[in-house]
Amino acid sequence: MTVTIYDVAREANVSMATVSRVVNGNPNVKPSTRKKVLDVIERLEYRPNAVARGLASKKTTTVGVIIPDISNIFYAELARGIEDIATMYRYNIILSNSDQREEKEIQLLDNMYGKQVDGIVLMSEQVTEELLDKMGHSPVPIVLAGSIDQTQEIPSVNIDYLQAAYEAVNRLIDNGHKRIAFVSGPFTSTINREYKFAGYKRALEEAGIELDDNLVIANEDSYDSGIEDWSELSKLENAPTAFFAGSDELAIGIIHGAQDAGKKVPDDIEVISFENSKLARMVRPQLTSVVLPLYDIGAVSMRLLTKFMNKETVEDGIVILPHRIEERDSVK
Amino acid sequence: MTVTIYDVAREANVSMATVSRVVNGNPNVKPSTRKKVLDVIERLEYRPNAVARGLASKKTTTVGVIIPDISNIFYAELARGIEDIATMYRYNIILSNSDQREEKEIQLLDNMYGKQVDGIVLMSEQVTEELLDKMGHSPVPIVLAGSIDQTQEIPSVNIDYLQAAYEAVNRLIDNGHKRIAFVSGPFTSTINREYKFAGYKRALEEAGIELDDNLVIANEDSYDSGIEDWSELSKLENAPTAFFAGSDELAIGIIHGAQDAGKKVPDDIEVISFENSKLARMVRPQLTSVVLPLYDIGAVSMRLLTKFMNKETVEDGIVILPHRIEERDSVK
DNA sequence: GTGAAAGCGCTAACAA
DNA sequence: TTGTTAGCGCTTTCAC
Repeated sequence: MTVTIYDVAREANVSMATVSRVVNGNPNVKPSTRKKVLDVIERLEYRPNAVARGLASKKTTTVGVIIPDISNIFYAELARGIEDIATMYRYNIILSNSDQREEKEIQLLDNMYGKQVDGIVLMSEQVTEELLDKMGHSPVPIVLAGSIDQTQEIPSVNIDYLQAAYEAVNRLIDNGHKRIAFVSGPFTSTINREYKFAGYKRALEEAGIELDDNLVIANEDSYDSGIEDWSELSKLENAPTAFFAGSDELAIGIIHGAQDAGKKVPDDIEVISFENSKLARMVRPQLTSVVLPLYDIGAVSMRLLTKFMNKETVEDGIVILPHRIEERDSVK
Repeated sequence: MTVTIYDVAREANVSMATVSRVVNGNPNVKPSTRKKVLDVIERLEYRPNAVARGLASKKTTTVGVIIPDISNIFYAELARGIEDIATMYRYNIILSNSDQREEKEIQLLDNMYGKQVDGIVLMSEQVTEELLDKMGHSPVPIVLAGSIDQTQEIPSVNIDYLQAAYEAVNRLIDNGHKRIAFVSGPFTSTINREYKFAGYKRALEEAGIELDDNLVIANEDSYDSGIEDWSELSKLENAPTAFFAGSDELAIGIIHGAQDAGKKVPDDIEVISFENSKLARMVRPQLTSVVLPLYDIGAVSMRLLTKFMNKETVEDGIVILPHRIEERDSVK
């Protein structure tokens, strides 16, 4: 039924080894026999069996990608960066959703080890002890994309979230605000809790503004949550005049909440976001936002992984990409 | 180094065959030996090699997913549905982006055949002759998700786009509009050209409204395009008073274009969308929209594929899911 | 209920 | 430059 390397060898009057050589581009083949083999391959429509190849060579040219949720625009963008570079280096991607559950992450790692992937790109908002341990025993290289392992044991690609948050909040402080809220996604996320929040605190501290716990809300990371958070915050006796939002959805929720209550942005309140997805331009006013280069983070992660898979020596496995603030209209 | 089935067999004093049986849940194993084997498996941390298994059994428990662009929220939602059901049936997904290029789609099909996937879910806005031909010669079952093959040769999962468009436009006609624009994504997409447009035409025709070519624009499917399209349409001497948008981004672009020009929605113009992504609630006014159940389309596609992979007999390979219109505030 | 043995389709020494 | 020959780790008859 299916044509194998053996069929090609027979038809071309050469050995399997020779066919294997031409298929794999090995230069040690006389041009005339190469041509002969190539002709037979075309005639028979021979297509190498990657599974057999994987078993024999112990390399599958596929990498595993563990992602919290591919339907989340944030992660989808990361995934695209990963896939593009994977394709460039001739790898396929096995993609699985973890829903951010440690148990699922670990099970997926095992599953991927079983599938003999050559490497893994993992995204997780919370790299737990147990997950770290599992990764430490991985038979293949792993790179974290847009995810923080505070022990720095696992290679990773990120931006300097703390510094970026610091700059964002300063942008607000520079406009004279004293009552600045931090509306964040859940603090179970290491990045939210240990970096963005820390940047927020540092900025306030340096400006001599006392931290007010009432002004920080770490709820869900969603549009609805942004609306709720605004509602809650606006009821404060000493309500905030500026908002540092942890994501675009949160920022838009805040803006719509405020607008629905008759407030003007940025005249009455100012909002700075942290993400800069395509959503940032799809609101009025458009969002001033920290640019999180998700595609690049994904792409660089995959590139880094190819180096590890090639056993190249990597100078620094912890890479920090540059960030910047895109000025639009939600901040004066 | 790695522990194989042979190691387990030796340690447990049984044959490879027996280990294989317990690993695969074959009932023909005495409970006591099953336990003995299971213990050794645990002690040695044995993990079956899926590649070897695939070679021997000719089944890889992985399915290929060919998608135009995973970073597109539309397709990401579809992909999530696919992946969830795949996981439920113990399949892994190999995900590749085609960027909607026929050449890439065909190359990806070949690549996936080579990887010995057990089945394929394909998404494509335009199922060409050549692609159809390639799929016709597929060694494994293929299902189209949210994609139309007009020859109906390939199983597929969709909604009744024509009817849905028809209903959407009637929603506008019922409000008294005579000048109704159709702002669409590219007409290279079969669904846009042959179904949504046809539904639009039918509704107008039945209402005795003459089709005005100036009122249909099939540009890019993006927010910016929506803004541009509004701008162009609003300059007409006899400008439209209502808009049927092919997607949420387009609808939001139209609304923002109009609002930036001082128009009120839905007082001055009304807009109905076709998608109902999470974006639909993230504008003011929120979008009235045809509900395109993307997640379900993905899920049902994968479920259908599992049936084919199991060689179950399927009554009807062309499945049409129900749709409805979600009423919100962009239409009175 | 269990084992022996023959592949699955290919790569990679090693020889020639 | 080319061929021979072991495997890679597992499933699957077929016997017993």
